[in-house]
Amino acid sequence: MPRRVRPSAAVLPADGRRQNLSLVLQTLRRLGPTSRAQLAREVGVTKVTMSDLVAELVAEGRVRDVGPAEQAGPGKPATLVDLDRSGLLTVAVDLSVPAHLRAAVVDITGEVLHLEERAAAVDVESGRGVDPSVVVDLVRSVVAAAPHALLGVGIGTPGVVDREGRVLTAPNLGWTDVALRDLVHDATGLPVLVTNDSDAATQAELSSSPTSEDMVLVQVGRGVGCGIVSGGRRVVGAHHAAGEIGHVTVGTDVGEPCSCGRRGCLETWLSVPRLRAALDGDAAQAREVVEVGGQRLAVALAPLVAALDLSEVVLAGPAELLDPVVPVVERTLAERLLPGAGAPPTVRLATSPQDNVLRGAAALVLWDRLGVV
Amino acid sequence: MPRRVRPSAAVLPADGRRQNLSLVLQTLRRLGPTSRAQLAREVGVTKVTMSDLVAELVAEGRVRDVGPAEQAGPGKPATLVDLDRSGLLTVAVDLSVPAHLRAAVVDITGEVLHLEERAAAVDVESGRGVDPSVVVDLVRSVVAAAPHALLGVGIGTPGVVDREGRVLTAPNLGWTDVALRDLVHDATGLPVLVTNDSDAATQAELSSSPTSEDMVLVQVGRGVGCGIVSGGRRVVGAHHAAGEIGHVTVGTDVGEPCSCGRRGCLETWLSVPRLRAALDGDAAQAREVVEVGGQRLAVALAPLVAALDLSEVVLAGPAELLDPVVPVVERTLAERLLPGAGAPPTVRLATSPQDNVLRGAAALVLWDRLGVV
DNA sequence: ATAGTTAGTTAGTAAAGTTTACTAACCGAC
DNA sequence: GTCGGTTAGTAAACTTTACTAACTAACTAT
Repeated sequence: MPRRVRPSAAVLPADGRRQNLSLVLQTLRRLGPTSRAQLAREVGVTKVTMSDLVAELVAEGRVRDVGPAEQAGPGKPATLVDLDRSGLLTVAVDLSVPAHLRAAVVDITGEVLHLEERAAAVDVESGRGVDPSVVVDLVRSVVAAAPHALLGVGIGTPGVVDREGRVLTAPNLGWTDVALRDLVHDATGLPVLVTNDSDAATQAELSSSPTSEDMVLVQVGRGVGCGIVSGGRRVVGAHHAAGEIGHVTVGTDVGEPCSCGRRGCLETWLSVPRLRAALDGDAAQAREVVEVGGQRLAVALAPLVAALDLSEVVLAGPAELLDPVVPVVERTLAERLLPGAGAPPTVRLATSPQDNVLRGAAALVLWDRLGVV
Repeated sequence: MPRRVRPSAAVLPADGRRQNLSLVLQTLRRLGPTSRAQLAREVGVTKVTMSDLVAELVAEGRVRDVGPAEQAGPGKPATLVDLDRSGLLTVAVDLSVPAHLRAAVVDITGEVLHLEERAAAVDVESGRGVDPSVVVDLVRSVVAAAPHALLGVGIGTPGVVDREGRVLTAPNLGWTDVALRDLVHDATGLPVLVTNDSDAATQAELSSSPTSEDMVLVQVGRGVGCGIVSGGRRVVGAHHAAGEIGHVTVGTDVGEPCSCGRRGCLETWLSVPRLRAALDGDAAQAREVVEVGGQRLAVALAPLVAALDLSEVVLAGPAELLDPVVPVVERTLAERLLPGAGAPPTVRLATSPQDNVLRGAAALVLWDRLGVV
């Protein structure tokens, strides 16, 4: 089953070693404190090699001995090793809400150790966007507050981000072509990874429930975006613009006009402002808005779910607004998909929308630097 | 950028070696006859290592010395090596049309060396499907005709195929839960790979134009199926049922009844029988059918193209029928997608629908056995 | 002729993992 | 209490893989 098309680089023994070290960290993350012998069985190397790998990770301060296990059977009791949280810190940044730019020190379990916030505003009349130096200052301040050495900085930002960490367009921040990665790297000296905020949220969901190898996470806010995981990998797309479904026309009737100048875009059917306004009105009208919004979302998702054979649809956003949407999406999807082809997808809310962009940004750094998910 | 979620196996030095051998074969396929020194530069290993890798491939009969190059500069003239076509033969099988079950010996360039065909029929009344032994006999006959040892057998079949090469459901063949891989393996002793025929066609397209790293190939026949390539990888889906878009409801109006019992499925708007029937009628009606079919296809594809940020949409099937559909799909997609987000996808016919299932099935074997695309 | 350049081989080394054989530490049964 | 069986972890020797260094071969340009 083809995994790669473009010829890639040769695999040297040292590359294999790095991969195996990553595998140990991943396995520890999955199992918690574990003995060397158990790790060897899980990863598929001999006990000897595992002792060597663990020794290297201990020397790097990424893993530490946590003492003997209370043995439960015959044989010598194991001495457990575990991830050394203090050696695996990252700084994560969430720029998705300009009025609440946030940055935090996050450990490998996703726990937020230190959080700071800055307010910024986009002046629509003058066309002046958020000053990137506000972000740089915020990051610098949080980096200074970290109790130990950092692995790197992960940033989730609205807009389209290219491979070099430049934010090409981010209307919410008033940014065009901002070389965010280089700016933050120059200020901190740390490795920096910049991603779209929906993608970061998707990564967070993926990290917290790694069984979802084929899913779509729909982020509902002022607009609608999504992140897709297929075969356990985040989809990035030909122009790094995957997930931009807010302005796809939905339905074969004529819809309401959209800010983009066309009609019937997904965002005109479903968005947080629209849901919130409806809930302030009378109950019947609110139900109608939820019904129509959920239906249209499902109409857009159905071809995606069928074509990619997705098993899960996850909605992320304000839980109190999206909760009633879930059953509508579930029902409409079932109506529009062939019952035979695979199980129908489960539809649910994101496990913890709290800080999901922050946690996803941190997870990306862990992946990039350690191969850990 | 996450590439894997599930912990996978450790990478032993021998695994790296295998990968590097594959890389040599891929590079030779890309460049044609090449010197060891040049290969070393392309792959990224030293000349010494490359000489060793090539020697191993020569010993296996996969690569051969083709003599000195006519030198074009200073220095010792190179001795070129190339793929040994006679050592890289596969048997490919196309079961997509029961009346023309086909199998062929295919070399690494995709050239068909020996082709055989059998007719089979599905008796709808009695419910009896195609006897699998017809397929087994066909394969056995073609295997016997191969001039050299074979790498394996690749089979493209309609229906949903699981990881173990069982055809779970294939209405066209009247099959339910046929262990095709094991049947053919037991008859030939060769490694056997079974895939959905749309996926095989997609693989063929991918092999012949490997620049398409993010595309969808829509196969239009009696029904509609598709194969998706995202980030250079074929999408398989949670239940190995990716690409089954024929019975997705398209549009928010009510459509015509479908054989599946519901209304408005994509297949009711677009299919070869429908196009063919329309072309036999008067011109205005034919235009209408092409227009509506293309529009509905684009309506279904738009969310897919936006969400995955696809750069290419490829239509496969009878060229004379699909040619007029291309501009309709292109126009409708452009209308339904935000102009800003990435370039609009190009829409085109498959490069060579001729034998594309056969060539794709062969490519799958090459990939599986050699890591060559 | 001679210097420079490129292809390919031989010899020896470093890294990564394996097998084999060991010690340490525990359980359970007689 | 001691012996057999079992599991954890380590030590030493060996295999595989790819590397560097140094060479020969064969050609071009001056």
